[in-house]
Amino acid sequence: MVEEQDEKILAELQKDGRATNQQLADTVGMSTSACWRRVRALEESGVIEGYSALVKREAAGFATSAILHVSLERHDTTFVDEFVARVMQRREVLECFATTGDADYHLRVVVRDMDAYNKFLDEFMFRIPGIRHVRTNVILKEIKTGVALPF
Amino acid sequence: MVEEQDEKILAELQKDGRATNQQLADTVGMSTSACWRRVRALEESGVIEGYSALVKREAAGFATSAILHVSLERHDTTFVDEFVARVMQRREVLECFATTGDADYHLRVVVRDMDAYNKFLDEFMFRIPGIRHVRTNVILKEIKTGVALPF
DNA sequence: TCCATTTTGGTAAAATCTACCAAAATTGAG
DNA sequence: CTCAATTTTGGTAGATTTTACCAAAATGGA
Repeated sequence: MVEEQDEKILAELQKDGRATNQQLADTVGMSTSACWRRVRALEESGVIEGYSALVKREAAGFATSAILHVSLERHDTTFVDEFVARVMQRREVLECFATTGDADYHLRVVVRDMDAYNKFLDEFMFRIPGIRHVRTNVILKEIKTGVALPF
Repeated sequence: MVEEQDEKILAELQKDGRATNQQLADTVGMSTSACWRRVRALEESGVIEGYSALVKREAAGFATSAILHVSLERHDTTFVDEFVARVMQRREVLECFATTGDADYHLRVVVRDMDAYNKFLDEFMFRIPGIRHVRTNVILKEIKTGVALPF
């Protein structure tokens, strides 16, 4: 489905999401029209889900972030669906993964300051029904925050 | 430093990193030239670190991912710097955070399959000097993988 | 208030995007 | 292998967008 030439395109568009079609065509060794059509196909088929500006967190005023380990009391669809639905619409929750291991879920949360984080816990997280346990791991340092798949 | 109008621009460029300057100017209510200059300033000052295409992981052939909890034996700069340097150049490691809590670091790793993950552990992770403990939490489901700061 | 500085909106040339075309490459059946 | 059907390619041109410049408006410090 995704061929080698597509991977080159994807790799390049991950590195520079605003590369012009001509730059792209050059770096992957295609004509502009062929390249443009493949990009379009990747977008329409949903392989490319979108494009985003990557904004420097501290510069934008988000000083605090944490990784939360969350466990649920029970794993009925009712509880799980409710949890997922709530997490999806909270924009402070950048990431959420269901994982093996001690916790059911790993969440990454980004907020402006500790006050906002405390509020997030009290007014959102602790009010989700069926939460058994929440452990906060404050992020001391962001070593790496990548989005590019390792083609 | 980052004003309200800049936040609007950043929010929009996070949602659509390829929005044309005209679209942007419309949605934030500015003239195209003023808008364009602000975007340029945000890029040059480093508030916008770049742009990236967001690629659907499974469609691109990366079936397996995990969150690793890593602890070091000692926390001398020598060991820490070595760990950080190695992690930085491994493209399978999409994210790495130094955190409070039981583990020193949280890593998110993305690979094509379990074989590749096993190889990643054996040939990379377990060979980093000064590693005390590595716990793998396999990602069963990606509930949410966002990059947009919650302006 | 007044002057200096910054930010703004408008404009036009250069660059880019995007939809078309015919030609080339690929595929599959006989 | 051959040939026709289908897909993919490169080239082109009009429409759109980017980008550098200008004078006017807004800002803010003394």
